This record gives sequence, C-alpha cells and structure tokens, in this order.
Amino acid sequence: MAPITVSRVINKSGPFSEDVQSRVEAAIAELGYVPNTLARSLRSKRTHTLALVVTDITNPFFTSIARGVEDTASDAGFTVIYCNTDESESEEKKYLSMLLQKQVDGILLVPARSSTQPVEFIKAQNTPVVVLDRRIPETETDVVRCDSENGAYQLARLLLDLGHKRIAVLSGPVEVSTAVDRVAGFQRAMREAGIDDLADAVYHGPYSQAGGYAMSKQVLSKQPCPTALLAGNNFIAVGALQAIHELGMQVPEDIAIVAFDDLPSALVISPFLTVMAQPGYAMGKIATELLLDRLSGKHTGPFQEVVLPTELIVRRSSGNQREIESL
Amino acid sequence: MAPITVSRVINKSGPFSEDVQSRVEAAIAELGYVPNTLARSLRSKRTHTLALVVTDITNPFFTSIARGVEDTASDAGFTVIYCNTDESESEEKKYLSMLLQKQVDGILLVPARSSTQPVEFIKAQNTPVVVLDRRIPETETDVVRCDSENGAYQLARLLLDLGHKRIAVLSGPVEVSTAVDRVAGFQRAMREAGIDDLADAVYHGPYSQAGGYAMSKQVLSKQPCPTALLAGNNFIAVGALQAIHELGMQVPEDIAIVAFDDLPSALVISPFLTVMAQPGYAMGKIATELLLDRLSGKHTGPFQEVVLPTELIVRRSSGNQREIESL
DNA sequence: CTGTTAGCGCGTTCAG
DNA sequence: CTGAACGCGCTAACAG
Repeated sequence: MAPITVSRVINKSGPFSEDVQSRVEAAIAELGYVPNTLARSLRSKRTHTLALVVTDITNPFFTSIARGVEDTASDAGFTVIYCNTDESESEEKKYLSMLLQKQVDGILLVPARSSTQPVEFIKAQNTPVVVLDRRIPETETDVVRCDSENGAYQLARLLLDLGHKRIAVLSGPVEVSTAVDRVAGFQRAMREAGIDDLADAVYHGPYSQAGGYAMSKQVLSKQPCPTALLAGNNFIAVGALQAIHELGMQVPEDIAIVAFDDLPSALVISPFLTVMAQPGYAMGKIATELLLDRLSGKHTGPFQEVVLPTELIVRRSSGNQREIESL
Repeated sequence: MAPITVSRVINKSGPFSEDVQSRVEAAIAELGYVPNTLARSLRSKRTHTLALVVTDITNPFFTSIARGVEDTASDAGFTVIYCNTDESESEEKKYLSMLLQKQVDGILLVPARSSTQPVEFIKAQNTPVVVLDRRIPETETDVVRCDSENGAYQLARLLLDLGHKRIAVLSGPVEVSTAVDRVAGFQRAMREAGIDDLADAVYHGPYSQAGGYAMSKQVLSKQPCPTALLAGNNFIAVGALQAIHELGMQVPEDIAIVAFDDLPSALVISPFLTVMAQPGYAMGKIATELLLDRLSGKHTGPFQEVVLPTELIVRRSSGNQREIESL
C-alpha cells in the first residue's frame, strides 16, 4: 500500500474504500503509529500552533488570560506555547525569535515595553500578531486590552467620595502603558476634585510584591502620610498590605487601599480587597478568536482595538465614609 | 554559495572562512532570514523541546515546578511546552498523543491517576519520560517526588503533640498516590498515638478549593467535631478555611489546621498556615536534569526514584498546646 | 575550507 | 478509487 493511501485515510483528505480503511486502522493500532507533525507542517506550512508571550505567568491575571487562550485555541485544534519574559525586552526578543523559528502560526503578545520593535519584528516574518493588555504607540496591529485610565479614575473617585484627600498611587513601570494609563486616570479624578498638588502622590515601580512593599515603605514614611492607597496591580497590593501590617497599621481603619486586578478565590481565604477586576479569561478568548480569524482569512479588515470594561468590586479594604481630615 | 555552507556558519557545525562568515551574516541581516526549526528537526530527529504535563497549572506548587523545569531546560537550549490535564485521564491521553506527534525529545509527567498506561504509551514511542510528584505502581521509569507519607506523619505528630486527639484528614482523590500516601502517614501517626478508631477521620475529594470547602462542611457538621484538620494540599486548606470562617469558628482557637504545600508569599498577605512545604522548584530542576541526562546519553543506568524531603513551617494556624479534651 | 548528493516524513499534483 | 513522482528546508555523509 502506498504511503499516500494511508495519508488519505488518516486525514480524510481523499477517497478510499472501506477495506483500505480497516486495514490502515488495524496497522496503526498494531504498530502504535503516530504521525509526524513536523513533516506535515513542513509540507503544509501550517503548524496549528499559537504562542502566548506574557510578562509573568505566576500572576493570576495572566493565568486567567492563558486559560482563555488555551480553551479557545484548543477548541479550534490549535496548540499553545507559553513564554515568560519577566518584563525583560531581551528575553522577549529571544522568545519571539525562537517562536518564529518554530514557525508558529500566530502570536499573542503582552509587550514588555511600549516599543514598536517586537511587533514589527513579528510582522516582518508575515506572522499575525495580537497585542494583549497593553498599548503600543502608533503601530498597525490588533489590540485587546482594558480601559486602565477609566478603571483607575473610578477607583480614585471611590476613595474621593469616601472623603479621602491624601491619596497615593503605587503604579507599575513607567515604560508600561497600563501603569501610565492608571496614573493618568488617578490624576484626572484628583484634579476634578480640585486636588492639584500631586507631587508626592505618584509612585512607579515593578508590578511585583517586592515593588509594592518598597513603594509603600517610602510612601508611609512621609509626613503627612496618605489616608488611602491605589495599587497598580494585585501583586503591588499584596506588597503594600505587608508593609502596612509591619508598621502596625490597620486596613481600612488607619489607611484604605484599593487595587487593580482581583485575586483568585482559590488562593484567598477571606477576600477583603476592593478591586477593579479585569476580565482576563475574556481577554484571552477574544484575542485568540481575533487571531484565528486572521489566520483563516475570515477577517481581513483593518486592525482592531478592542477595549473591554473593568468591573468594580467593593469589599472592606476601601472602608466607609471618612470625616474630612485636615491636610 | 551552497546551502550547506550557510548551515555551517549558522550552526557552527563545520569549518568556514571569515570571508564566508561575514557574507552570510550580512545576508541574514539584510533578508531578515530566520531558520526553519521544523526542517532542521525533521532531518536531525531532535526538536530540542521538552513537555511538562501537569494536572493544574493554576496551583502555585505546579507553577514552582514549571519554573524549575523552564530554567533548567532553557539553560540547556531546550524549549518547554506546558499542558494541563485538569486531573482527567482523557485529557492526558489527548495531550500525550499530541506531544508525541510533535516529536518532543522528552516528557515530564505528573500523572492524573495511578495507572501505568500513560507511561507505557510514551515509552512505546521510545520517548524518555520522567514522572513527577506522584508514584506509579510497578513501572520502570524515573520518578522525582516528595515523601508524602512521612510529611503527613510529621504534620499529624505536630497536632498530636499539641494535645489534639480528634483530627481529620482532608485528602485528595483516592486514585492519586500523594493523596493515599498522606492518608497513610496520618494513620501511622494516629495509631502510634494509640488512636485506632479512624472511621470518621479520613476524607477524600478533589485537590481543589471547592473540594476542601465541601469536605470541611461535612466534617464540621459531625458531633463531636474534630479539633484539628490536616489538609491534603494548599487549595484544600483554603477551601477549609473558608468553610471554617463561614461557620463563625476561629483558627486556631476553635480549630487548628495544618496543610501540605505552602502558598506563595506574593499572594498571601499575612502567612499564618502551618504547612509541610514541598520544594517544587528543586523537583522541576532535578527531574529536568535527569531527563536531559537520559537524552544526552550521559545517564543510561537503571531507573531512579528520587524522593525529596519536605520542610515543616510552623505558623499560627496550628495553635499552641491544648488541654487534653475529652473525646 | 567548500560543494554534491541524498533523504528526513509528509501532502500536493497529476496519472492510472 | 489508488499510486508515482516531486519537493517542503534543512543537514549527515562523503567528496574535492
């Protein structure tokens, strides 16, 4: 029997008799035959593989995105390769280059920095790419992200409405769009409330627990100390809470805190952080659908920017109405 | 210039002059040439890719393992593909078959169940495999795991030494070796302490927060209610704590709790769970080294079983010495 | 130091 | 309905 006949049975890519089919299936079962995807992809120029490049897979927010991507890709018969850049541009470059060598059909990228370079690099290989979570300046590409500016605005508004006046924002790296947008939303809310002196109110650091801890130690040593903190993400919030506890302060009695990104219920014993939750799973799902539509040619129109709303979840850490305190 | 000459420059796989080298490098830069790993692997029969198959990547314990694997594999020039089986044998089969089709060089497997079948399936394709975290009965294979029996024994001893007599263990699925071993260690400690009636003391359920919650609700409704719980893993512990809080009980005053697996400090505001921590990162690292040594032929000896010690971390949830209470 | 030949395992093309 | 020939992009083996 010719190899091509076997191929037709396996892929249902051509006509074959029932006799041939049963003989082929018997042989496959007996020999434990497994088709070679490499050879198939070399010929067909399609690997049925996507890549998801994130900055930190230990962050539950990115884990949610990953599940959304995985589920959607898997349903469409695609495999996903996950990569971690640890917010480093050089790691990002290394992984992207590896992925292109592996001939992945498409890439979902959370860019480490607001640079156009990685996206241009991918597009130069004619590989479709969707940017996730973060903006990239002036680049022709599909983007799926949340409205960080407005989310931070609402969080700041909540604190202002509760009577706070001295609020500090502990944001992420200045090179990352979400960190910048969250500061911008915070500043808009503060200015609207007539508070224009924000010199000591804005902090930037890594999107990590250590970053949140360090920034908090700095902020809380100021006199006067803020009455509320806005944490730029979940890890920063945890670091801030650890610093606050160390200083013997109580949340929300001594200081209120709100944050971007919820923590997964499977890991939190009694949720009490007031947060602006981002729909990670949906972001992953939508981004993957967009990418798959580009791949199949179902969608060939202009590049899209999908901006999803965030959800405010009020819990105990934001506290109740405050008396207006003196600055 | 012949293709093979270019190949030699790129892979440093043969001699070439400086003139040739510079011309090749110039052409690569100008054309944005990216080598095709598929074709290379098809020819060389090596993909430089490993696979890590775990049951639940959202569990920080497996995330630690994943980082250990990733770092070690990456240093050796290998890529890692991650797969989630959600403790399902059919998902596991699906992924393994996909991975073998992709011609991965080796597989690191956390088996969903104590069955020899998946390992046999992999070995039938002459692909090296290392089993992680769990035992498989009577199978010739390398294994890297922790001593669950002894870990659970020590946790139970701690509770017994503190004066507890009515202790319940909330373990994982009966089909999973770690769950069985942890129950065994618990039982050994109890029997040594002269407590032989363990009819109502052993519970099995999924290794999840929901599982821990459900088992706790069941246990805590008994009369008399246990004075201490031993949670089979971190998620079960969180679920148990949620159930305890809902019932208005205090830890450790009303009930003590200890657990397997620590929670990452980046996600926990004030660590208070007494735990038996497993060295996830080291497990991933050691397993990967073993696998890479098999691949390179550096290690061809008999199959190894590496059993790592666990570490007891005493915090507040186990409480202080109790007065001896009546059963 | 460089080139020629051949073939990895599969699927497209065109003939039987 | 089945098969033969060819080539995907690369590299092992063997010249020169």
